[in-house]
Amino acid sequence: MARPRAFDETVALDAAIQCFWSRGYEATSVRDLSARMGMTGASLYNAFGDKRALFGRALASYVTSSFGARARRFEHRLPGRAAIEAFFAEIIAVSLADSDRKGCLLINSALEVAPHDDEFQRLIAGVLAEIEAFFRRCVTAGQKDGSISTAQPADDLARLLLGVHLGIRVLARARPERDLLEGMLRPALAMLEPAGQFTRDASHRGE
Amino acid sequence: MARPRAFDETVALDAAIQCFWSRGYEATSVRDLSARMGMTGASLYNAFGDKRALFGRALASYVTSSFGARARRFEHRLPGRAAIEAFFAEIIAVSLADSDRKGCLLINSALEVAPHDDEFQRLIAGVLAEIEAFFRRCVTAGQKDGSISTAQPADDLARLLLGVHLGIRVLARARPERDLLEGMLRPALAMLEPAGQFTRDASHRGE
DNA sequence: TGCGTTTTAGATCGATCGATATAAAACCCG
DNA sequence: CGGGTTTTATATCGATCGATCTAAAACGCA
Repeated sequence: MARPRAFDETVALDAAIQCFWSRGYEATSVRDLSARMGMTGASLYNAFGDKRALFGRALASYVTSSFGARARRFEHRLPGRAAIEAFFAEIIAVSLADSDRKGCLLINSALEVAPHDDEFQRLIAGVLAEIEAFFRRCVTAGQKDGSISTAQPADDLARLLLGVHLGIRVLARARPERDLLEGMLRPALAMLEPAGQFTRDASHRGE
Repeated sequence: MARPRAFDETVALDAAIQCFWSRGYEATSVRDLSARMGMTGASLYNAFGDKRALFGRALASYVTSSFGARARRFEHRLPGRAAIEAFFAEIIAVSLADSDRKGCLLINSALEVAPHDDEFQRLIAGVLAEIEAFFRRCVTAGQKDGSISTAQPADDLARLLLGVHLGIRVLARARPERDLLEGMLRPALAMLEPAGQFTRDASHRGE
């Protein structure tokens, strides 16, 4: 009984992600959303509640399919050190390929939404803590298999990696330059090096 | 000749900074601005042009009085290594004292405004380059006086510090926790350490 | 003390905002 | 092949958006 929905919820949610991702929460209007999602405003409100609730669904879906998928793809499939390097290689590649400078929806939201909305603040803080925990598990694994230095506690190295991650994501939106992003990452990776004093040939850096 | 202005332009600009800083560019209305600046909308448009132009003035003023003042205060007054440490100590202190999580207007704007406005993108990219250059000068000075390791090129260390700076500013808006921010900075400072393998007592870290 | 000029104040412009009311359309079930 | 139910489509709600218009007010200068 009842009329069936004329839209695929997953497809519609992906369209909503694109809207919020490229324009931000405030700058995205319900009309933008309904146009891109291929449904009228009434259907949108009926299916997702209000704009804020839809944003919540979109953000959760984004986190699962971006960070979640990335973490699942690398962790346990690669030793800790290699998982970290693969993670960052992908972040830099994605950031440089992001021609319209959308950045990362999670991190954009950490600045635009979190400070004015306690519920989203908690949600976003939780995801950032998950990213930190991902790095920590990788570092701990690497320290155990000898591929990562133990001179710094895993907690701090994980936080440094989180910071560099955020830094890359932010800087890429204003200065999407490969040298810059890689130069930011390079010392952080060098810090993971287990051998005494950074065993790094400084020969292959761009000017 | 002509009626004199009833407002102090500097005071009005500071009020505009407060608006854009706490609510962001889009979410700040011209009515918010005119109320906080103590002048009518007509006076605002007469004196500053439109909302976007006012934002430009506010951002420029903010950069001068925050990063500019901080750099001037520490550089040349402290040896390179100490300038870096003082800079970050202040960034963390400011971030933790920021009870309404406004963060840094420049970095907020790098995410909200820069990607959608080429002119501001160039302006903001330029300021971020200035911050990077500040770190580079400090690192170079520290490498020269022996207080900073030369195992990593100054360019890369400067970029790492820029990344950690951005990371602290972003993370503080969602998770303003001292342990977290200091834990993010600690390995970066350890990396500056000149002596062989990180000469660091791991005794004084939080739980 | 008028004149010219600029800034004030207040009203208001059309456009758009998020959200909703109304009712026609599309389905399952009996 | 009509009920019952949900989703559609359209129109529109009051509020607010950035921006502007019209005058009155406040000055320096003649």
